[in-house]
Amino acid sequence: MADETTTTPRPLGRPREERADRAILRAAIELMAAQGVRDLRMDDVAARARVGKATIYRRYRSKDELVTAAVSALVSEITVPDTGSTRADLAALMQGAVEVYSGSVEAGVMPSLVDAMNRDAELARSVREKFLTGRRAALRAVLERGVERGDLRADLDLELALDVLGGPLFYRLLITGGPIDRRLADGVVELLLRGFAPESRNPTKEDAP
Amino acid sequence: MADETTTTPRPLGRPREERADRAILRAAIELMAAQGVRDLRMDDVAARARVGKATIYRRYRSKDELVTAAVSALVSEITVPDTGSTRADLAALMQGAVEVYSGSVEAGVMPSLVDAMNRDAELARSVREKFLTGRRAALRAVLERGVERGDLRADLDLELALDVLGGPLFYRLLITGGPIDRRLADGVVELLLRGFAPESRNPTKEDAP
DNA sequence: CCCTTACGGAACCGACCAGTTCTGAAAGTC
DNA sequence: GACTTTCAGAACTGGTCGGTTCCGTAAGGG
Repeated sequence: MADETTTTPRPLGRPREERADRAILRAAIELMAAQGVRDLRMDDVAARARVGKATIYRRYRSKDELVTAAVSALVSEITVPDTGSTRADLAALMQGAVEVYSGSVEAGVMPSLVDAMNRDAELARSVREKFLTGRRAALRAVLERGVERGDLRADLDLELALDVLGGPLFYRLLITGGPIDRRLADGVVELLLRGFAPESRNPTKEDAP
Repeated sequence: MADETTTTPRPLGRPREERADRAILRAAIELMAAQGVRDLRMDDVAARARVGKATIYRRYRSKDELVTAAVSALVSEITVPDTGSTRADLAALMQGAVEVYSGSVEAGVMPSLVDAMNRDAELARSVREKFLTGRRAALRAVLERGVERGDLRADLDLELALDVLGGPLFYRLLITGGPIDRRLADGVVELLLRGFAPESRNPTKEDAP
């Protein structure tokens, strides 16, 4: 502990300005949201961050590396809600997602990210980790608790349930252009609760062969 | 009518080879599916179609025009099924969608199309028209018939229902990479039928405040 | 004060690619 | 056979952009 070189590998010369660190990432994200990942130009990032291009390349070896770093900087902490009501917990998570993807940054980046993910498996992994894993884990926890509580049927397809919750939102964001609002969030939750409700007492199997 | 120049504006010189027409569109689509819309190179299209670049530019003024034409050539006729069962009709349409988007061409093109749509409103309109409108209209018809039949509640949110049917498929295709198979199609249909079933007789409103 | 590294800015290079133009030949009409 | 338009192929042009390098300067440690 007396020797700080073990914790800090002894930087030499002028230290890097962390102001530049932040400005670069911020500029990259904003430009990505505005013009897409592919049309992101390093010259533009440098100009908007008020930074020389060399300053960027001292931190990131390539444009791809910058893009990955900028995406990774878009972390949002997600906690599992626990209101006692499965409906309220699901609604809270879904409304959080609606807020994120009706905002400008994530909504703007996502379409071009979809394309970029398709030819960069590493980026795809990273994006899924940053944007999906947290919320899906939280939703999964809430769903499992709902099953234990008897609000949901025990044999529900968890993956399907997660995709039904998230799918319509991304569908509207990426394809149809439909509204991403509370009505969507609440409607999907309501549908899921009804559709995956436990067998009441009357199976109503009049549709069988 | 005696003058055929009204119907045919009298072509002069060597007529265009329609073999080239087809080869160009086919090559463009295949390359778009393989490398994405943005990485489509005109030289590659010409090479694969065994055609000179001038032959392409004689037909399409720009790369964008070629892309739009190639996408438009991906038409698939969709008819409204009528088996007498709402479940079977929905399942038929969904399985059709699964077949299309688990195939290679449409699945390969879609991710880069999402990106391209985002900055070319005209292309977006065209893509929605070609890929979405038909199937959504068919689904809407089946859903409305289901309401009339009493299989679905009368006050269901049609747009939401359509997005719940289509959303999970595109979500898996574009984001999660999850399987696009019959299980998905059937699961979504089943969920929708249960979730939008008419109020039976016992509203079970124990969740109200 | 000297060393090293970082800074913003600008100039530069090299690759890539859409789009154009030129070839010599082919395929139609009159 | 004169004329026109097409063909496949190749060469060329011009703009864009990732990445590198060099500048004069600033900011830290010894």
